[in-house]
Amino acid sequence: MEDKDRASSDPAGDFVGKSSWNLGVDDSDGSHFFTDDRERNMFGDIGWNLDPNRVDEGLLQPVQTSSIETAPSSSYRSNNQSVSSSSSEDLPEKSTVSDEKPPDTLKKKGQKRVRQPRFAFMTKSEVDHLEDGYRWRKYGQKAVKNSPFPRSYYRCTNSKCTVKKRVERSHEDPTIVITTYEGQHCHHTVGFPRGGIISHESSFSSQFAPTMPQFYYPIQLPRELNTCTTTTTTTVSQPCERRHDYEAGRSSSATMAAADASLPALPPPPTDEGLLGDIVPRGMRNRDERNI
DNA sequence: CGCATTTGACCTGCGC
DNA sequence: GCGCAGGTCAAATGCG
Repeated sequence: MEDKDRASSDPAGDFVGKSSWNLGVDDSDGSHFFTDDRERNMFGDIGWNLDPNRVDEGLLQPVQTSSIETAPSSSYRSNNQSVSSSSSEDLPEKSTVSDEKPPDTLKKKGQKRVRQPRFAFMTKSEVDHLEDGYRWRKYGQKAVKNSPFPRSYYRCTNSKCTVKKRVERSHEDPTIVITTYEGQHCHHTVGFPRGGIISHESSFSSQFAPTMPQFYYPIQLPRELNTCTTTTTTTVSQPCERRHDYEAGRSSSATMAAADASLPALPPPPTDEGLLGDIVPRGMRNRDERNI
């Protein structure tokens, strides 16, 4: 649809293989990358706590926007991972048949579909569906042009929650999973039957951000990196939800760690920091923690 | 039995 | 207007 990816060029592909890291936004839907503080603050507005300083340090690196503005579909660009999002509030709505549909999906015929902000994450994982603290129901799968890997569509199982996510693999690096979230959760994460509960109201997780089980970020940012395996990453493992796909998700953590076997073992995260501690670098959390 | 997944069909938007 | 591709629906199926 709208994002048709405008692209036909599979965003996943563009995501990987570029020369710089980024915290990007899927411009294909009318959004953009974070190129200045204002834009970075957008993440803060939705619960992310991205400190520009940290960006400068290389944790997250903005992408040059010039090409993005003209190449929407390639807005997903980064070598290994990127956090991208798109705000596409002005996009059309689809016609609908059900009044229970979320506002961003289908509406009455003739009405335009309004797209919600989208945020994409690149993760290195062998499983497509990564555990993120929420429960998802798969509602579709589609083959994507220019990619041998299908794209899966998930919806939050919470009936009142309109959040959706797309999961696809990068065709350039099959080990990379691109997860695109659309919308904001109107509830907190579900508990993890096998390992605790993620429900605290940190700004990170309570607003939109998934708790991103396997989100990994570069500690050092070699600009020339073209593959994930050369990147220093922090892998995060966490308990899974109850279904088999989550089981797979759990195993992927180990896989991911294995992929980075050359890296020094990471110390176990402090238990009192919960999942957030696993996922968000301290530098990124600080501001948020202070504000809590 | 309830819930999640699969999968083909359908709908919509966009480019030509 | 037509075709293509992405996105969604919904019936069928599977699993715990």
